[in-house]
Amino acid sequence: MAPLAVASGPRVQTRFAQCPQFFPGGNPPVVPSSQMLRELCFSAFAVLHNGKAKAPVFVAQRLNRKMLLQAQSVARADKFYPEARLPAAERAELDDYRGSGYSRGHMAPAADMHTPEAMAQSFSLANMVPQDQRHNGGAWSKVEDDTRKYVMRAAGDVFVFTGTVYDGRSMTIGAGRVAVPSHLYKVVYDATTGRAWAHWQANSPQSRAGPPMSYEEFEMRTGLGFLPLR
DNA sequence: CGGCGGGCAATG
DNA sequence: CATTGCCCGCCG
Repeated sequence: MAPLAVASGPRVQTRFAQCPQFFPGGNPPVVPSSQMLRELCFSAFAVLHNGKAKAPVFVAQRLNRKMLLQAQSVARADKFYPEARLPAAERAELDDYRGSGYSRGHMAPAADMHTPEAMAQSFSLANMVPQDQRHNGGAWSKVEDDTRKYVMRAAGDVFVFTGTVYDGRSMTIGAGRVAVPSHLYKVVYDATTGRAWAHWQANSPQSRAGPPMSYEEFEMRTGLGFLPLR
């Protein structure tokens, strides 16, 4: 079943004044309001972080063919680290994931990173969620790969938003109680053609690759406004 | 089948 | 702490 819709209720306009380049037209999204939201800019992506979940709400990227060609020569870093810019009470620690049975799942994938600095930063736990291991290496990996393949054939910039959905059962891992999302999504927006779609998968070993949903349906389900109204 | 991309854990 | 080897799923 579809998670609880959160399209109604108070909203907040995000800013991302230090890294507008990750958003279409330089305009970051309107999101459902929440406690402990913090904006983090990295060299190749931006994170809206939820300090209660200790995980991202979404991670935004701007990609193109040139960047992904460059990324092919950047070695995977594999050095996970807690995000020091976040207050200790709001951030995940390595020990929260260790032995949890869940993998540290990238939102902005390591394989997208086009510089060594971006690669290293992608291993911040601010870019991670507790993810089912089979989902991460299976159906979700295919979503990431399909998105890279699309970008490689696109004429120009493609904006990608990857994030979390919680169904209210509030599963957590570790002493820090890092929230386990029930679903993950990835919105893809081709700024050249104006087309947009969304992948939507349960964070579970049974997830299988399927056709993406329309961006309109994604907005209705989540209340997240990533794209300019059309 | 090998290679790649998503990870993990044991070893010094 | 870094290095190394390993597992899994998917694709060509």
